[in-house]
Amino acid sequence: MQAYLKQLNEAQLAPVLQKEGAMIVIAGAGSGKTRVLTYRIAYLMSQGVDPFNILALTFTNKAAREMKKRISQIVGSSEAKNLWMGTFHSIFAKILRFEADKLGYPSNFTIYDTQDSQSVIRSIIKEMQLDKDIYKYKQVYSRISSYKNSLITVKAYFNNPELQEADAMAKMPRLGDIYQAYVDKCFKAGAMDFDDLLLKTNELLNRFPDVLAKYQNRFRYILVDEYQDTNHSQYLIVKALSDRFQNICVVGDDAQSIYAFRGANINNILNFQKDYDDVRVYRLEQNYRSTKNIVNAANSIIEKNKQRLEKVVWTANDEGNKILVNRTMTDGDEGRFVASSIFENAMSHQLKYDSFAVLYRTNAQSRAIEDALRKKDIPYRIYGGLSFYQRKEIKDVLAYLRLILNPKDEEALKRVINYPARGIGQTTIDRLIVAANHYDRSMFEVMKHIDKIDLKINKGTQGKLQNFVTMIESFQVLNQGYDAFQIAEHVTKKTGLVQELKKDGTPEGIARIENIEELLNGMRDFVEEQKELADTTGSLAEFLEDVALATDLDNEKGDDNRVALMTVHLAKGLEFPYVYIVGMEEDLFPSAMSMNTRSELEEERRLFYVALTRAEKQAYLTYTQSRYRWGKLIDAEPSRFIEEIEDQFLDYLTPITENRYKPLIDTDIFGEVDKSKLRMRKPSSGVPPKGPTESQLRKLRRLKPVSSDTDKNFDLEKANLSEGTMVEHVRFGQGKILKIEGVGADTKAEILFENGGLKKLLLRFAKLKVLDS
DNA sequence: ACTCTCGCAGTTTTT
DNA sequence: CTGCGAGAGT
Repeated sequence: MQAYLKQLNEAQLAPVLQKEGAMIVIAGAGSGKTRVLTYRIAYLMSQGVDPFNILALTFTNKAAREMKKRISQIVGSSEAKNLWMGTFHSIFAKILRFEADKLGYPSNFTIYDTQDSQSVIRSIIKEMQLDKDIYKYKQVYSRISSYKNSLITVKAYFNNPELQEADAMAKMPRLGDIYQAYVDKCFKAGAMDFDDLLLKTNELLNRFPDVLAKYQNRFRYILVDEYQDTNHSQYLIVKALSDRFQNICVVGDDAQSIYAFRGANINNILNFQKDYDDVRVYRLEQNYRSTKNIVNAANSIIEKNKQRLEKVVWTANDEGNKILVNRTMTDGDEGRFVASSIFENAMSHQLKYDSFAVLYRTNAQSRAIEDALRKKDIPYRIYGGLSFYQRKEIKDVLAYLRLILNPKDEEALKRVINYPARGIGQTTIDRLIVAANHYDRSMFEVMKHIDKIDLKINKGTQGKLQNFVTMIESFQVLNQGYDAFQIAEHVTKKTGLVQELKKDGTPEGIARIENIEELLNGMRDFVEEQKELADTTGSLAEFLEDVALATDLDNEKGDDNRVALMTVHLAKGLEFPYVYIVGMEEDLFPSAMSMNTRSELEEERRLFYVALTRAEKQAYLTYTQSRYRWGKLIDAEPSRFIEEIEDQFLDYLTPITENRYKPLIDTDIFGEVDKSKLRMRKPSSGVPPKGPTESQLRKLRRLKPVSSDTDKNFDLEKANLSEGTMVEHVRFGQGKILKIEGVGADTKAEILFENGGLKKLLLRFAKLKVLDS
């Protein structure tokens, strides 16, 4: 038996050794699923499977790269090199380039990122003279995106009255027309958006049986990581490709499905067993990552979700410390708390800064944390947010580079045709667009023949257009013989981009120049790297493909010793000894946008589960009472997720404050009700007040509450409460009733709790369990 | 025809 | 607070 197999436990070994057939591995957080995937591939190869016949689809390119590296160590790099391993998007982009002509696309098609796509939609809405307050381009984009991910083409859309009606109800009756125009524009520009990479792959496999057969034959063994995050489009691709040999292994954790908002369909994993004959189900339930406290706390959260596969995650690790909860006054204080806490932990435990991560729900939250870390001279690195490649100056350079490969790329053209300013104004551009539509040619082609068509563009401007065309064409010639770095260097000089920024002279301008230099350095490294590999050359085309599908995580530099700041989404699959989850507040985490339906809230809860299970040794939850949002100080209340964790796993660093989800009225030392605690949900959220949440109901049931709701009548006899009774409270723990006063709805009890001190509680709100002992 | 300034609207998460 | 789009000035 191969030595590496000894590193697996029994549960992990089983799916590795099953060579053929369909199987699903349900892998709890931290249970070593990457290891299973890696070793399974290595094992397949040791059994004589040609790596050329293996397709492994991962969630990030980084995951693919690391897995590949690990496999290289086991089977040797010359073998591992032939593996097809990468994200859905990058693998199928490669295949689409190869088969592009069948779909009428050039093989050098551009990949539009979200910004490009939204910009196209914005101009369509403008051209169609629709009200931009009703047709919000972001909304339109996300609708179109979700259609594409469900394989609803324009044609299918117009054949489906229900969809049209739904859009009409949303006051967007022209949505289908926008969809049509968008698809046309992308096609004419020789561009595919992210969703097209999957949609067009489906089209390719559906329309051309010989192509399908070819790839079915090639990919005899298919493995899919993070299967819970696949959307319908991806599901169909996997289904089609695996149909012939049915050697399919999917790995995932329904509890970590956090991408429904971009079309991920949790049913893919829930229903996998119905999709193939004879599916073997494996479960990885032992967590190797975290302490007992963290694992059990996470379990206590996720069990509040209804929709899930049965699975019990456990660990043999140490008990560990409790999760620490901290409250502050403002988000600035929160940042300072996190910074000092990291500093203290690093000092007292002799830890490097890369042992720490700060996780948040939204990118905007990073700022306060950054400020605090910087003040304390703690090194950090931000992942995600405005990624490097999305910065204006970088996008400008990339736009020139894109134009070289694909001059039809209208978004790129519009971006740089007059930047740096060369006297080509909006009016001219508008005329070009009209002409391009009229002759059914690209803008660039129209410009090329500007002297032969009468567009009422004056001679001077015509000359400027021709100069621009000549410049791009000269770059294209260059592209025949030089690598990506050399071309980019030439382009930044020749176009005057850098000069323009130098003229600017402001600190921002200088920072931008530095960014462009960083881009060039990056390109040089890229070219060097690619040249070492046999089948790549470091061409411009390769570089742009890499950039278009890169994730921020992919650019991580080696072993630098810094605190990691990122969104919870980005943290999936990673682990850190110390994890700070900040902004644990209602309307933030869970997000205000996600509280409308049960399934949205369940996704937020899974997201929290993901966040918590990143921690190996110690987790912190922090929240603040007020937070800056849109430049204004907004009141905040602690997240319901904090109280959903069973109390035995938590330690409070600050006294507990109550929120509206715990309908409990606190009194001050004089017995007065604190009015601020009675505050209703802010009307601005637009959501009507709700009854108790599901979690509260569960908690209520568990505690056999004396008063099941907040109705007006409180019956002291029925509740079996009297002075001297020992009771247990959800939050405060055990205590003794010292005094009861008032009648009916106003009945109050003064209770001395073991930890929580003396509290005066309104009994019709307080959930008390009578302890018989 | 280009450039600057003002006003407004927007914050969920990403390949 | 930021970034984008629209309007007026040169």
